[in-house]
Amino acid sequence: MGRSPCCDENGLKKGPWTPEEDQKLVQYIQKHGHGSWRALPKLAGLNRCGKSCRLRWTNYLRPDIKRGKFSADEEQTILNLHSILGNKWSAIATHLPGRTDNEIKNFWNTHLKKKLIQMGFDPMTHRPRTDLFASLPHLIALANLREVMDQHHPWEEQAARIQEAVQLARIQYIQYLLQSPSGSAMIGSTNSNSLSSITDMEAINLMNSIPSSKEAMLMNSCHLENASLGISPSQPVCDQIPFTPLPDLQFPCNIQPPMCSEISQGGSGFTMFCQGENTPKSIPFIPPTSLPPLVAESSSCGNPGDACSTSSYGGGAPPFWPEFFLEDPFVHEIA
DNA sequence: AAGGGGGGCAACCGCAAGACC
DNA sequence: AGGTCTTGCGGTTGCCCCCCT
Repeated sequence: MGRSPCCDENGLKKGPWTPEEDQKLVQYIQKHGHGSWRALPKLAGLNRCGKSCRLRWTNYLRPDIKRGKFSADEEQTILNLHSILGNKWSAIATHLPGRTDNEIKNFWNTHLKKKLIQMGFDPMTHRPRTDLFASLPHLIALANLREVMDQHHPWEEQAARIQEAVQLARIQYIQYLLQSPSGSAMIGSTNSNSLSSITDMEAINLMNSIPSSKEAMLMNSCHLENASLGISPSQPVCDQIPFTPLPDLQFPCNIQPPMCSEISQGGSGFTMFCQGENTPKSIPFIPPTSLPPLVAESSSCGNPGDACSTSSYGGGAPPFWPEFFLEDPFVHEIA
């Protein structure tokens, strides 16, 4: 396959297009069609390379281009398609009439990607970020290490902050267990050879165990000086922890494993977004009274690469387990 | 009011693959 | 069958505008 020499000719104009150039290009294409892009510039009287003309036409001058802000529907469509197709901008653009791949790519890079990251999602896998490196900023904010270093605070308060960080890591790990294909394979597995046999109900119990821990955490830590964390005193610290996913933005779950793929926490129970369903299922709160001992095969939970099988990307790093996390009794239950 | 920095977007670059000769 | 041409695509760059200090 030979490569196009394209714009290596000297003397051809580059950079922003002038209105006169736009007019020439539009008039020529309206009259003759674009034909061969390589021949077009000369025929249209433009001192540009054909590639530049093609880009200008397809990304800006084409009459059917819809400009302006992306609607919520379009945003949701992009999210859904990106979770399936990855960075196949042209394929995504075919589902959004009037939008160009370039426009969608820019919108993704400048808005959606950041939005996902802020919400604790991996923009490549569309899954909650399970690696603690990715969550580190949150954890640091929670633990507020600067405050830990402050001798004015008693040891108990410092311990409470660390406990918050551990709690968040637990939540994210459980989300990972429930949402990743390897986790889903683990959950509900009836394979007697596998050490990792967490049933659906056990998983739900596990999730339901969090609020009580969270409440305990609230009792432990919410009396701390919220102001020092830069958090409004009217809202509990823990409620401002970015717990994902947020209910106001449904993330693509139709391509995820056939378990309940999205779980959000709210009120007295959990809301689950299941495959092929747009409406959430409410699961009543089950008191975490009889949580069975959980044993997870270490190798099976350390393969989050499988968690992004629907994407063309490699996926996140394996969960990182710091010492304080492993030493926690809760972790020993599942690890 | 002015300057610096960051964000957003248009355009470019280079690779890949199909079409054509 | 192999080389060249053309087009499409994704990643990157650079400019411009706006906001903050």
